[in-house]
Amino acid sequence: MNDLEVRQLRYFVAVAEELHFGRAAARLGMAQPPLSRAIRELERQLGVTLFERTTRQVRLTGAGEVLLRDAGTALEAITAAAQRARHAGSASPRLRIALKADIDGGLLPQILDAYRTDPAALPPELILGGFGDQPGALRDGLADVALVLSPMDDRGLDTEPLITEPVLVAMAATDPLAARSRLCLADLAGRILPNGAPADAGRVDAGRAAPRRPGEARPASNLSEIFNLVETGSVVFFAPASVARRNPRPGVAYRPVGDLPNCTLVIAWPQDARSPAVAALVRAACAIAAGRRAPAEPQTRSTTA
Amino acid sequence: MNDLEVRQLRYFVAVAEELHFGRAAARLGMAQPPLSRAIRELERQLGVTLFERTTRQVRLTGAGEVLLRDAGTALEAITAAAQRARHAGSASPRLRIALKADIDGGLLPQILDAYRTDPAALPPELILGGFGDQPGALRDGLADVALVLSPMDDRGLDTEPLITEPVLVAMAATDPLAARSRLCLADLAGRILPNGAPADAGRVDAGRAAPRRPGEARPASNLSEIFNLVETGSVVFFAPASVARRNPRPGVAYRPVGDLPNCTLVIAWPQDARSPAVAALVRAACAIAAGRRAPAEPQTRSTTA
DNA sequence: GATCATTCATATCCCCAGGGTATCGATCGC
DNA sequence: GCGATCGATACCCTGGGGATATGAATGATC
Repeated sequence: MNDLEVRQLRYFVAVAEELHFGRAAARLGMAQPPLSRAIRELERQLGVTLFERTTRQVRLTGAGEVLLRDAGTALEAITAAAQRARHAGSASPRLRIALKADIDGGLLPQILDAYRTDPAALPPELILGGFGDQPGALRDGLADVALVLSPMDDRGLDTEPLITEPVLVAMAATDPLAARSRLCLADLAGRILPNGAPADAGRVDAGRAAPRRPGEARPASNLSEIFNLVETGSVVFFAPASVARRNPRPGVAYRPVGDLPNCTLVIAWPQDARSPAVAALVRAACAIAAGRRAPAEPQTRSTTA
Repeated sequence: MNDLEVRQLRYFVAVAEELHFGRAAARLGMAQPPLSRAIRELERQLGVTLFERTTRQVRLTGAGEVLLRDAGTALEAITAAAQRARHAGSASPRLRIALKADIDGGLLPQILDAYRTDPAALPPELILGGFGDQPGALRDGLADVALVLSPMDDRGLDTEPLITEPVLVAMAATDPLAARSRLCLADLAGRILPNGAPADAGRVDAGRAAPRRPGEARPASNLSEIFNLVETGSVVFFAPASVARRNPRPGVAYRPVGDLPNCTLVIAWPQDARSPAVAALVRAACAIAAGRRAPAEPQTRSTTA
């Protein structure tokens, strides 16, 4: 009946991910016996067995899988509470905007200009994370609002679409496929993306990033690195049309991919955000994007956040 | 840097709500000094002052207000994780459907019939909560899916609309206003709702329920009680048209209210639900509702959850 | 199939975090 | 100015969470 403790959830997540008490204990910086005891106590409190264990192997039960999913979001909520409180108490609160460099479709300067005219605006602070996990940063309270490409993992977030564009594939100009003017996903079988995933998987990687195994090469984390790899033919790369337009490079060819869905640049924020500064930025972004979509008749309808 | 503990958050919430260390300590079943110390330690960990305290009064700082909001959702996430794991591990998992009695517009039997034909269906279990907080039950893991009237507090939930209907006001047949065939909200000034709120506030109570002060009368918790009160002229009551249709009573008059927005019956579930049984019920509900909206051409398009 | 290595569980000890009691000190009402 | 109220400080003490040592069971190897 007594409720769970954060410590118990962290222990559980470690064991559930490692499926090995010894390794999980090492990862937690503690000895194995207290970890075993803690998991047993957790199971007793819940009245549920979370792991099927023999002396040789550990497996998650159904209840364990459920808890693993929910424990993650609960831990995110806790760290987010701490981060947001820290930030709110700091002397100079800012509006922390997370985005990958160069995916803003060139809208960011105008959005910021419009945003700064809003009386509710706080000074903006850009958090540029290369292959960083912007939705995760929102959920963990490290950022207040983000510009990301949809589809993405939007659990706990509210979003507003800004602009939709086709996705092009960037490949070496010398690539045999570059001779063709139009491709489909199957043509890319065998090519790999900068993050090591196969290129023909249909962008299923849009959700949670797979955990990187230690020893693997660090994936390229910015466009310069990526274009270097692309030019050498090592990888191919999916880029929204605006990114392609803003990065013409002699050694790189962009080609449309027939059966790849369009991607949408969205502005996202935590669902329970009540900050007027976030609302101001969302308003500004929607207004600018609407103007971009229909430049003849600039729209001014404000979108409530 | 060490992360927060559930205990600290509970302590903080208690003090933040009571704004009084002594009362908060009593509510937590502990003495006041360790509570003071725990809050100080929390502030030290966050590097932020959460309360402005003099010896005579305690006030929340801005950071404290932020934390109060986020702490609530974090605690909900923790208890939800525990509840869902408990339920998933129980011998006979069921699909727990939360709703207020009689607000289903008469759709529930058909929905359940359709649902039961789905191979992914688990045995349904109805959780009927009178004035209960269905969205809260979803967030706390006490139910898997709910039928509720929108607008409501949908943080962390996904919803799908089922049917939209006008809202009528139920009043005593002897009420002078019952002589008129059409009313507007302002006409109801001075009347009160079964939960004690003023009737002309425009249903702003749709969000989080206000905490009930001890000593106040318990609000009526089911339709029978409510209609009794309505018949005596003690209260008025807002009812969707389908509820009115299914509850004709001699002593009660239903009248349309001009400036009251329609209400929508929605099916809601936790945003990160992955249960096939939830998806099956959502599909069934959407199909039945679509058929109800256009009975001439029964729709079978399945709605993915 | 006997032996060994691996891995989770049990037994036992120990320390400190978190809670209790007593008291102080500051502020407000009268 | 005096007492009452309420948060802060000082100090003690207990129990839970952690470590170490060891047991027990299973799978691999020859």
